[in-house]
Amino acid sequence: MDDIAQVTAGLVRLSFRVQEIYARVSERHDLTPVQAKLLCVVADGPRGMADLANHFGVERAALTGLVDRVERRGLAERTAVPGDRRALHVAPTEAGCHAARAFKTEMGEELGKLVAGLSPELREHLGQALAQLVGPGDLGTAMCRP
Amino acid sequence: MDDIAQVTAGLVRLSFRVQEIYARVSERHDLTPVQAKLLCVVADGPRGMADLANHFGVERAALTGLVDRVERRGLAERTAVPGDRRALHVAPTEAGCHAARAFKTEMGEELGKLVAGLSPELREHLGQALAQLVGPGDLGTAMCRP
DNA sequence: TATTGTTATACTCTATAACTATA
DNA sequence: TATAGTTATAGAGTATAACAATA
Repeated sequence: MDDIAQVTAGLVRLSFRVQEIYARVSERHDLTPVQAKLLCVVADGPRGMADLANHFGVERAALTGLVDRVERRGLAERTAVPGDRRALHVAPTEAGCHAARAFKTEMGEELGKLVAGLSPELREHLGQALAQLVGPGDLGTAMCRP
Repeated sequence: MDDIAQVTAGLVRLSFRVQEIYARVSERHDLTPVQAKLLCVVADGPRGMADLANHFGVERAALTGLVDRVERRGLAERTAVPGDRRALHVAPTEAGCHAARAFKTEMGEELGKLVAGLSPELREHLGQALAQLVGPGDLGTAMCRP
C-alpha cells in the first residue's frame, strides 16, 4: 500500500473517530449532534433562520423543525428583529448558553485526550498538516462548521 | 491559542470535511452514507444481521430497516445460513458489489485530491500521526468502520 | 433459557412543494 | 416580485419494547 493510500485511510478512520466523540459528548449533555452544533453557533450571537439554514447547508424548512425542538427543550428562542417584521433571530436561552459552553469544554477535553499520546514533534507536524488541509481557526468556530 | 487547541480545532474541521466528502460521494452513487458503509462491509463477505448491528453500533431492529431499504433497491439480499435456521446473511447483489467498488474508488480519489497539496514530508508526518492516533489499516476497511 | 431476527411505535433530521406575511 | 419563515408530506435512520422461531 502506498503513502497516499495509507494517509487517506487514516483520514477516514480519524473522521469517524472524531464524529463518535462528537456524538458521545452531545449525548452526555442530552443533545443531538445537530442541536449541539446549532447551540454553538447561536451562542456566538443570534442569527436569522435563513442565515442559519445557509450556514448548515440545509433547507429553511429543516431549520424550522430544528429550532422548534431546541425551543421546546428551552435551549433557544425566536426573537423579533427590529426593522424587518418578516425576520426572526434565534438566540440561546441561559440554559442553552450553558449547554453550549459545557459541550465545547468537554469536546476540547476529549480531543485533548486523543492527541495527548502524540509526541510534541508529531503533534506539531500534525498541526501543520491540518492547517494546510483545512485552514486555521479556533475550536469554538470549528465545532459549529457545517 | 496553544498548540493542543490548534490541533483539536483542526481535527474537528477535518472530520467535518471528510464527512462532507463521504456524503457527496455516496449521493453521487445514489446511496445514503449509511447504505454506502453497509455495502462496503458486506462486499467483503456476507455477514449476519446481529454481527452487522454490532459492527455499526446500532440495534438489530435498526439494521432490519437498513437492510430492507438496500434490498428494496436491489443492492443486497438476505440469504439463508446453512446450519442455523434462525440466522440470515446479508450479501451484496451484483449491482451492490459494483456500487461498493465504485464508491471506494471515488472516495480514494477525492481524499487523494485533499492531501495532494501537502508536501511529501508533511504527508509523511501526517501519516505517522494518523497511524498513532487511529492505528493502521487500508482504505477499504477504514471506509466501513462504525 | 438464550439467541436471531422481525414488528410496532415514536422521535430526529432531512427534502420538496405550497403557503403567508412582509419588503 | 423577492425574501423570511412556516406548514404539509414523505422518507431515512435510530431507539425501545414486545414478539416469533430456532438453538
